[in-house]
Amino acid sequence: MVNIKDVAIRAGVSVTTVSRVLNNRGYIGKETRKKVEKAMEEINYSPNQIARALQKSQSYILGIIVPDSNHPFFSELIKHVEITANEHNYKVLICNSLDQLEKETKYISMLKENRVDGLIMCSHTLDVEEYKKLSFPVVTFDRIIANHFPYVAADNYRGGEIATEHLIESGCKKLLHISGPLKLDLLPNRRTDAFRLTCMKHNIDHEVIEGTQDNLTFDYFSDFIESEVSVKLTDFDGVFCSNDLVAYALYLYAAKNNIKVPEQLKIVGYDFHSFTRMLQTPKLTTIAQPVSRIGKILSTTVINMVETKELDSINNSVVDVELIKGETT
Amino acid sequence: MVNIKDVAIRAGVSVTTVSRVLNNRGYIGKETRKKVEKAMEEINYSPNQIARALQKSQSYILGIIVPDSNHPFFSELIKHVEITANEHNYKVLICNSLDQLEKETKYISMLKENRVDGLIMCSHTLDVEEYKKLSFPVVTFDRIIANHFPYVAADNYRGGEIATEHLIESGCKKLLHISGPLKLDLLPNRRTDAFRLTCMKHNIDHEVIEGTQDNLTFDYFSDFIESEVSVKLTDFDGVFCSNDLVAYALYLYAAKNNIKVPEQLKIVGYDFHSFTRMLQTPKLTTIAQPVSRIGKILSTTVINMVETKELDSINNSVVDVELIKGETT
DNA sequence: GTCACATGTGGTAAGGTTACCACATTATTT
DNA sequence: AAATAATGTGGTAACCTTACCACATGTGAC
Repeated sequence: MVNIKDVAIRAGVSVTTVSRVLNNRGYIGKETRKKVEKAMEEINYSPNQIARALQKSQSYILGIIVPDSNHPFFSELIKHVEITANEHNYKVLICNSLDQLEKETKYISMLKENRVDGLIMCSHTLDVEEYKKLSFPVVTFDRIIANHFPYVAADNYRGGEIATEHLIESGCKKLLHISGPLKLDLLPNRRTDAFRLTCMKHNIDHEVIEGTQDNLTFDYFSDFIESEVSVKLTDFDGVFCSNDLVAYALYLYAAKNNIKVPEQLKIVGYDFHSFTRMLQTPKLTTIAQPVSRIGKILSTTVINMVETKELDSINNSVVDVELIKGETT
Repeated sequence: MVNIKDVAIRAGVSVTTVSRVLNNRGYIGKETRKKVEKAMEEINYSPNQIARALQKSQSYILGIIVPDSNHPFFSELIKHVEITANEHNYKVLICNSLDQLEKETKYISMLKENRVDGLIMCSHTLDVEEYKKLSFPVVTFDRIIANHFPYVAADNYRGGEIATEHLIESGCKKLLHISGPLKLDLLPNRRTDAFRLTCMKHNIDHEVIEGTQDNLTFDYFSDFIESEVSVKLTDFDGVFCSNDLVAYALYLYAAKNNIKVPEQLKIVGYDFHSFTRMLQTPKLTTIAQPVSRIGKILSTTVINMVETKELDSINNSVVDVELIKGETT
């Protein structure tokens, strides 16, 4: 592979001069610049970013850890993170933690060894302490790790509130909420808080079933509905689901068992990701998280921290959610 | 950031010795090893892969360029590529070309500058010549670039054949095929070849509508059906679509316009990616491309080329497709 | 004519790691 | 006892780039 020295020799100048042409820094004679550019062209020179990264202690690489890059929400998030990063000349390394603590740990040390400039954390199995040692900025999605780790999230409380109020306004009397796992203190738990409080405020009977584990696949949710939810279902006339896949699985279960939606049972989902947007039967009533905005903000936040060299920041972002009225309420 | 020298000083040995411990190479005394490991632990040392990459001229990074990482097919492909790469200690940089030639070009030079070890090419707007200059192995999905660039593909001809035969066996007399763009010589065009030949073999009237541009979003396909396909639709009783999103859009159009599927119109899709697998109404009849196998093979093929230092290879892989009988035929 | 400053160019250390050679000590073979 | 091999450790160039200092020439001001 040709290097800057080869260019220098060919152009009859020093490596310093070539470097100056490359980086457009300092004074360069017009003729010299031309000679150098011609030489670069002729020998098909391509600057070595690895050497640059070593020299500058900056890789222009971001890591993103997600539970499952094929999940429609994360898939879309990743796309927008990547596009925004690319606009700022950053690259993105994707990591699938598959919700395994061990994998998450391994990925983090891999990213550390590769001296990524920053990390976007969307998988939350690890203990908080693990992040504190990191020497690069970390931005999380939907989780508060500590005061100085900024997070980006859609307004989870408001989402839960809107969803619950919508069910109540639609005439539901006994509400069920199928939540995500509540062990860790994740921001989506606010949806559950909002569900409880809103029900109490309106004096509505309610219950919460906790999703034991976030496997995040449709098949898993389908089984979950069958095994954990179905027995209780007859008691309720409205269900607020933690995500659209659960809502869809629930809808299908209802359809199969002759429970009429929305007449007998109203269903509200959460996410409105690409799967839900494409899905036409039924059009789910759901809470839209503006995933493209979230992705964009995740990228710009972490890049901003990289460029200002601030490891800490309290620049949290909470974006608005929106009720999408479909046919299931 | 601490480096190998700091470890050496702390452990009271030379950097060479530390390097030997790190890489488990050569002779090391038992006591020395312990001292070094203890020192590494104490100062929280993390080897700098950037320096290693520079030294060894190997980055252990693969690039993957796709049209749209949020498309359900590519999203799933990427996941499996990443998981397999990770098993072999490689990392994956994702690039969304958005089917823009300019972006594809820019990504390629970015990957070149970052000295990726190999490239998995799933976006095909560029001219063949562009790839030939690259100094790292390239593996493509669904495209023959040149003899020495290996490709991985599902058996497109067979897929087209199965789909068409299935429609004929189901009693269709006039068949339509909505293809992808046929300009470039891509392997999916074999589906169209198969469609034509199979129809001719069975003496079946048929027609092909070429998808002008691969925007790959559901909304685009929906509009496309409305504007390009709808007028002709009454002439046909069976449609073979180039992908499931088109098939789904077509199904919805038919449903909306009181064309009964499958009684009046039979529809076969292509891909059986995660969207289609989750979709329950309708269960599409489609051709399954084993995307997890494809992803795995893409990764292992390119990694194998990296490790054997062979830039050329004729190790093409064609994997079997399968008819998934749904409710649309 | 001298000084200050702008312009243009070059040499080299440093960034963190490993490959390679060199050397010292101990163990084994003949 | 001498020769050879195995074991253990250290010094340093190289990978490619940029930052930094040094130097040379030209220009305008006083």
